[in-house]
Amino acid sequence: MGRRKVEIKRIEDNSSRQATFSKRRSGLMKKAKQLSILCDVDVAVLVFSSRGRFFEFSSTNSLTGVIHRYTNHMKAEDKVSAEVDDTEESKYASFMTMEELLQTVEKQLKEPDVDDLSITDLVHLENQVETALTQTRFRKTHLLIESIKNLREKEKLLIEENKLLEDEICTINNTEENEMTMNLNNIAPTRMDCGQQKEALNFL
Amino acid sequence: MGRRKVEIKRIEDNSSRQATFSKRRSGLMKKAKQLSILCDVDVAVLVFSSRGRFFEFSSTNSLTGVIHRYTNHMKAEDKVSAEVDDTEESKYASFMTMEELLQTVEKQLKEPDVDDLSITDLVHLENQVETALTQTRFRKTHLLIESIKNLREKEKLLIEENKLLEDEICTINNTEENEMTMNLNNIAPTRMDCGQQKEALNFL
DNA sequence: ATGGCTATGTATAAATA
DNA sequence: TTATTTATACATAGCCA
Repeated sequence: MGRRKVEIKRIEDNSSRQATFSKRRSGLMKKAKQLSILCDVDVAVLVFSSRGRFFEFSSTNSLTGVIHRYTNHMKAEDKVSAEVDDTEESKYASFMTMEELLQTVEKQLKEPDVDDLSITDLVHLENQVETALTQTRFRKTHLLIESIKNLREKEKLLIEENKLLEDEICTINNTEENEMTMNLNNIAPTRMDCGQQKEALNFL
Repeated sequence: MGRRKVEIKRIEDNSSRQATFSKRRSGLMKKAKQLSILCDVDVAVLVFSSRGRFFEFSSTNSLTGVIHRYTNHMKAEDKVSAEVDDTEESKYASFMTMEELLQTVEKQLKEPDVDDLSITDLVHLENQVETALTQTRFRKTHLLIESIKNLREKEKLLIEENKLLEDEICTINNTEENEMTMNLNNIAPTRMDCGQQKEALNFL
């Protein structure tokens, strides 16, 4: 598209590669923008130069939004293949996909005719397994954090309960001392007084 | 670029919009591929049609890889602005190894003479990063589980403490009833008896 | 690195099959 | 729908500031 035709292969001359990069990059972005406007679709273009510089076009405001749509799209596609036998009502339903995945992996590893496994298939399988792994990790962390929340709640209730009981004992002791001048100290010889008790619970 | 000039705005006629979409989309993909080959850079193009169909081009095998690079790029940029006041000696010390790894990764990506990165080097780097990730996950899980253990321990202590306090109250009440035939029921009118109290704590 | 400047190769709008 | 054709608009290679 210029003074002469260029073969599509890596431009070895450093500066003209850089010049071409600059021009064609902006051309690509322009085309992407036109496509998104003319056809009313969302388009994103990501370019990473060899020196780590990054260029982007996105028809929506945030590229992360586009990327979320991408990941959701992939998830949805994965689900389609798992939807066939997904009639179980139990809490393990979400792990059926993983079960299937593991079976697939095992089968592929044990299959004698390994040659008919295309690289594309394996990349796809890898992505599926990775997604399942991520979901499992997420679930694990969620359960652990929920457990901690529950325990903290219990702790709070127990501490309140404890305080009430202590107060009650104090009340009883005071009432006894004030209303009937009797020596009842040996009834509960192992108990500390209320102040000491509070201090002893501070480490919790 | 055709029989006549087109204004860049949404094509209202449905079928010609569809036709244009098909043609320009493939054109965009072609340009992206040419750019990636001619200039030796990574390019990704994502297109979402209005009816939810999805089209992509990626110069690398996996688009997810490109997206990971994107998110890492963003993260790295975020860190640069946050690195200013990061003179703390504290709890972040254990992440230095990981920090170093990330720097290595970034440096390798930004290095102008990319050609001297052998596949072996990259495999090694991948393994290092993966190890760091595994260690981080392990540490996270460990801390969460330790936290749960501590909370369980506290819970146990609190329950014992509670039981002791209840027993004491029972003892006081019994002693009062047995040793001095006085009616002291109205001293602690809100308390349940010991059996009921135990039941009330069962849900913990 | 950009920003013109042509000459020329490509992409593509419209029509047609 | 999708493919082919053809005329035209656009993008851009090589060159110069």
